[in-house]
Amino acid sequence: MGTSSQTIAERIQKRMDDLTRAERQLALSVLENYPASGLGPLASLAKSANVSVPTVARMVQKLGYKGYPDFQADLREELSAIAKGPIAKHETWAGAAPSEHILNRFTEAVIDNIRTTMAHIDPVAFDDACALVADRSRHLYIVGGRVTHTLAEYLFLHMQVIRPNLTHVQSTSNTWPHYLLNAGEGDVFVVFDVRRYENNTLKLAELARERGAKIVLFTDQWRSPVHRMADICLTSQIIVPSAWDSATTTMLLVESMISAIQTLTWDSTRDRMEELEELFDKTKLFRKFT
Amino acid sequence: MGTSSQTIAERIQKRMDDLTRAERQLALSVLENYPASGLGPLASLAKSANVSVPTVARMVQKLGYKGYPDFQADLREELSAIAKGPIAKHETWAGAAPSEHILNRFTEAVIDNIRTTMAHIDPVAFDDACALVADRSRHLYIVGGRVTHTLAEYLFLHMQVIRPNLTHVQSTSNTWPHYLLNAGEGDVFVVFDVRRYENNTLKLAELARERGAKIVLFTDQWRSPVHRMADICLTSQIIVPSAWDSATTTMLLVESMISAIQTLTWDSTRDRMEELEELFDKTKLFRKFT
DNA sequence: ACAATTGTGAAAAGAATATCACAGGGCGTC
DNA sequence: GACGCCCTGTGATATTCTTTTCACAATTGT
Repeated sequence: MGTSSQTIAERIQKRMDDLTRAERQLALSVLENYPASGLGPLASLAKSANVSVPTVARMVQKLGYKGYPDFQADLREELSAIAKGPIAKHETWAGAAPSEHILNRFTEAVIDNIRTTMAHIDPVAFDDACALVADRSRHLYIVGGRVTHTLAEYLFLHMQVIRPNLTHVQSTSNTWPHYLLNAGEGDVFVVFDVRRYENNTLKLAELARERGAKIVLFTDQWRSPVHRMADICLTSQIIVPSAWDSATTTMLLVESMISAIQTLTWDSTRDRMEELEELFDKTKLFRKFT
Repeated sequence: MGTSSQTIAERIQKRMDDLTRAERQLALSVLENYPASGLGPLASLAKSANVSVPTVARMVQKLGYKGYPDFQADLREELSAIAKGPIAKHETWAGAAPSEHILNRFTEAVIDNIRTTMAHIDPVAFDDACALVADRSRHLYIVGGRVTHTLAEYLFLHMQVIRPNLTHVQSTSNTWPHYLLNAGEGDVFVVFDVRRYENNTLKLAELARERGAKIVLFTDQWRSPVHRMADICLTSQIIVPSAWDSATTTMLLVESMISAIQTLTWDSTRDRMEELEELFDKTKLFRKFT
C-alpha cells in the first residue's frame, strides 16, 4: 500500500471528487492536521472531523484500505520515510511549488506585512475604534475610494447584519455630498484611504470633521493625509511583489474588527442574524449543502 | 503531559541513565525511527526493538505515563505541533495585546488558514488559471455573490488595468442573464462562491458551462457545487473565530493571481498602466504627495 | 550464588473496529 | 409539491486487536 510514490495526502486530494460531502469534510480534517490526526483512534478522528464513526470506516475502505488499522500502517510508513530523509522543513508555503514561485513570494510578503502591522498596532486604539463603530446611537458612515470601496463594502455588508443606522458612501461617486447633509455631531465615519490617496476622500473627511463627526481611518504605513482629521488611525503594511499594493492585511484588520464588534454586541446581533437566516431560507437564495 | 516545553525525545534522552539494558535498547529503537515507531501497536514496537512486550509496558510507566495509549497520545500531540511549522512559535502577533485579544486570536487563525491553503494548493492549476484569466482573446467574466462580489470587484478593478474585454457580473442581481447572451465558446468565467453557496451562482455557472466557456472557481474548503462545472478550482481555508467566514485567504489568492498575471503580461500592461496614470493626473483624482 | 533484570506464555480486561438496521434529511425528478 | 434516491448519523452488537498483568523461568552481572 505504501509502496506508491505519492503521499497519502496526494492520493486523498486526487480522489476528492469521488467523495461525498461528509467524506470530504473528513478528508479535509485529516489533511488539516496531517498526519497526526490519522494516527489516533478512529473514534477521535470521527469526532474531530464532526462525522460519524461509520463514515470514517466507509471512507478508508473507499480509499482502498482493508480497514482503519491498515490505513494507519500506511500513514506510519510514510511518516518514517519522511523522517528518514533530510529534515523536511517548512521553508516554502506552497510546498508543491518552488520557493521562487509567485505564490510563495507573495505569501511570504503578506505574512511579513501582517507581522509588522500587528507589531505596530495599538490594541487600545483598536478597541476604541470597535466601540465607536459598534455604537448604535451614532449613525455609521463607511467610506471607500476607487479601490478601497471594496473593503468598505465588505465592512458595510457585515455591519449591516450587526446594527442598523449605517450608510455606505463611495467617495469617488458624485453623490456623496448628499449623505453629508444628514451627518452631524457624534456620528462615525469609517474611512478607507490608502495610496494613492484621493482628494475626494480628504475633502469628505474634512467636512465630516467640521460637522463634529468621529473619524476612524484605515490606511497604509505612509498614512493618508486624512490622519490629521482622524480620531483613530489603523495602519497596515501593504508592500508586496507586485505593481499594486496589497489589501490583504487591511482586510484582516477589518475582519478582526467585525469579529470584535460581533462579540461585543452578541446579544442583540444574534436576533438579527437569526432573522436574516430565516429570510434567506425563505428566499431560497442559498442552498444548504453540497 | 504534552504541556512541557521539551520534546518526548529529549525527555527520554535525559532519563537514559535511569534505564536498564533492555529499556535502553528500546529507547534507542524508539528514537531511531521517531516518532513513527511509537505510534504503532505496542507489540510491533517490542518486536522491532527486540524486547519483550512487558518491557515496553514497564518503560512507558517508568516515563510517567499511565499506559501505552497515553504515551502515544503525547507523541501525536507533539507531532501535530511540529507539523504546524515554524510560525506556530509566534505566540502573539500583536505584541502589545494579550494573547487572548481578538487581534491575536484572529490573526493566528488567518495565518493558519493561509498555511493550510498553501499546503493544499496545486501550483500548476494556479498557473493554468492565471494563463486563462490573462488570455486577451477570451472575454473575461468575473462573477461574485452576495458577499463575494467585493472580492470579484477587487479582481475586476485590477484586471481592468491589465487587459480589455472583461465584465463584472453580480450573480445576485437580476441583470446577469443579459451578460450571458454574449458569452460563448472559449470565454472565461472567474466565479467566486463560498458558503453559503448561492443558487444563482450555480445556475450561472451551469449556463456558462453549456455555452462552452471555461470556468475558474474560487471557493472554500467545502467546495461550492460549482466545482463540478469548473475547469480549475482554487480553494482556500476560511475558518476564523467569528460568526462569519474569512475572506482574507481568498483575497491573498486573488492578489497573488493579479501579481502573477501582471508579470506574465508586463509588456502590454505597462503601457496601459502609464496611460492610466496620465489620466488620473489629468483628472486630479489623486494627490501626488501627503 | 544472589539479586536484579528480562523473557515466556497465557489469560483477562479493555479498546477499538467493523458492521448492521434504521431513521431523518437533503436534493433532484417528475 | 410529492415521491424516491442517496447520503449520513445513531445506537447496538459482534468481533478482533491491544494492552495489561500474572507467575515463573532464564539470564546476566556482581
